[in-house]
Amino acid sequence: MNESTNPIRNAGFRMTGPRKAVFAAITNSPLSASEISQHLKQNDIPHDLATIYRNLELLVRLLLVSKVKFDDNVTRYERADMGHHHHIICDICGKVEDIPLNEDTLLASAISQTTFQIKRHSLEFFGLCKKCQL
Amino acid sequence: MNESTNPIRNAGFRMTGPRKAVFAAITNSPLSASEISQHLKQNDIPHDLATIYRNLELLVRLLLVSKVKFDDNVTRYERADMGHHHHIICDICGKVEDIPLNEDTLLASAISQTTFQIKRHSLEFFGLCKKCQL
DNA sequence: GACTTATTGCAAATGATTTGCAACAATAGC
DNA sequence: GCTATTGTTGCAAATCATTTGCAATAAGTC
Repeated sequence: MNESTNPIRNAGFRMTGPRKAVFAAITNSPLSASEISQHLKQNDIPHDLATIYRNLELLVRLLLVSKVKFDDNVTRYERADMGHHHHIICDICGKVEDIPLNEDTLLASAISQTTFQIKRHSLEFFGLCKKCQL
Repeated sequence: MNESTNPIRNAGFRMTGPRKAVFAAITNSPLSASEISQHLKQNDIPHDLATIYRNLELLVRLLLVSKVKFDDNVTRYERADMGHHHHIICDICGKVEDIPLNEDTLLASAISQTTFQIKRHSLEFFGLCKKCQL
């Protein structure tokens, strides 16, 4: 990855060791900040949780990483270049899979096309209400 | 509400003042524990946050109240007898509205039937993966 | 009305995330 | 390559939502 293709440096931010490590730790599967910390620990990469959080926030701002929220009160992060998609999470082992779904899909058919036994789902829309538009 | 129709007492739990107050504070619109606390404070009802949490947990177990999760890391609670539905939340003022949607609805058409300007949505499925199914 | 034990209030603990600040290190310019 | 500038880090402490321990209290039972 040379300078001209590095989106972090292109945006005017420094390419530091911890920053590189956090970015490299991000995968297709959503990981929490502490999971990323554990991952770095396993690879003997010294680091600090606060730095991980700060870098995740930066990567989100640069649209390189996306935040994902599940049922617990923990923020997870995954690569942002995977296109819009949704997740299916196992209540017992926590396994996460992507689920194929787009705006022209019926929820019912999306649900039936998985090997999971689905118990429930959560769907929230975010945007601006009439009053706050403008 | 007499004894025979009170689901809390029917389930063998005591009907206490704080419990009644928490249950009464639950509305059709999702509220956080601290919002419920503020509400009680405004009505000069002495209370404790821990008690609110404990009672919310009980009400959820009794299926009288449902948990709702939005984008932030705060759990909200709403009446459970409203049937399955979804929410649309204003990014600016936080206004919450229910959104009409069922399994036979196309996401696209649901999105177009609101006065909100929708920026994004979040959809997660929960259940058991193949391995954890028995 | 007295007894049993669920429930409360309060304080302290927990876990995720954020923040202040001085030491440090990545870059730009020389 | 050397130095100055200032973005970043590490560490500790602060915050916020939520949970837990425990003794005091009160709901429901007989």
